[in-house]
Amino acid sequence: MRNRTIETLKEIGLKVTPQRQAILKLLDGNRSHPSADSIYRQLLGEYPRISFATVYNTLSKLAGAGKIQELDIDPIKKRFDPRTALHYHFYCTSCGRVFDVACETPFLGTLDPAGVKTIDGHRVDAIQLNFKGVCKECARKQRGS
Amino acid sequence: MRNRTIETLKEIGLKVTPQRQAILKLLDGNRSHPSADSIYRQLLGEYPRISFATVYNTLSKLAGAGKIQELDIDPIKKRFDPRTALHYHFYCTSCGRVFDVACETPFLGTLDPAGVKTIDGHRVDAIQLNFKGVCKECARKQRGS
DNA sequence: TTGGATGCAAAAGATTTGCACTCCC
DNA sequence: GGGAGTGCAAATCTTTTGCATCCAA
Repeated sequence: MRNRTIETLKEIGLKVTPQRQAILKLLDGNRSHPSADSIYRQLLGEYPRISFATVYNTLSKLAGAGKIQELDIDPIKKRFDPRTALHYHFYCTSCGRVFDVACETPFLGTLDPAGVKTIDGHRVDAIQLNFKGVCKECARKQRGS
Repeated sequence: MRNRTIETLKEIGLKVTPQRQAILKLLDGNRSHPSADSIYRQLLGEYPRISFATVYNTLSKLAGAGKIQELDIDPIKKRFDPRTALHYHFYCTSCGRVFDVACETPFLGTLDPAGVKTIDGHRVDAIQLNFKGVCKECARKQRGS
């Protein structure tokens, strides 16, 4: 495998363009759970003419193909996660950051997306377990102030 | 207790207005997980001059006081749920409806918001377990077409 | 009386769409 | 060459805000 981004795009039948490669490269290993806007702004440095539409369109297709995950956790915008393996998220209502939640946490063991096919007769395609609260850094700052 | 809506408003220190009572009355026992817009439109019949701002403001205060739950499950808008007891949700990506998920489902037993205080050192205020997919009715329609 | 609540309208954000031009296959 | 992809701008949709007026306490 020469270039993973090219492989990924070809796998899901998308044309390989510099913009799409840049989006995938930016997402690869990215643990910040960026929004489309944040991805767009980060790419502006390298691609001053890239458009919002391209970013949205690409993210949407990647998510549709299961190559990235679209998170419903931030109440004001979609967040994206390149990590597709089993894990969950914590959203800080103070700073807006999204953190991965360690899967070793006891009660998560019994919850496996791969094992749930239907629930109450409805076909399940995705499961999201979201925790919301105040992250430790924000909590420390608030105590200090 | 004469009127539950009045009690609820007084409990959280809000003035009792006809609009707020109407919002609470509409939510009481409502299992449709309505959006703010849908609540607003339903109230227009009874209160032709009610404003969006009033609906949003009231929903936000009720959610902040823990009297209703704000759901992050519909990717395009917030949904509200008057049911605050332990339960989870299924979102149909085809019709957009949100269904309650029966708590008896095996793997949910070990997951109790009341029992989780922190995770990875972050303070947890709320937990949402969301299932996404295609509901049985939409699945039937799609098979038939 | 008076501070909170309401209605209205405009603003702010996030996301989508239409379309002409571009360039990957 | 043809059709998918891109950039741009406008449109759409949801949510928030400012402010004058109103009304519950």
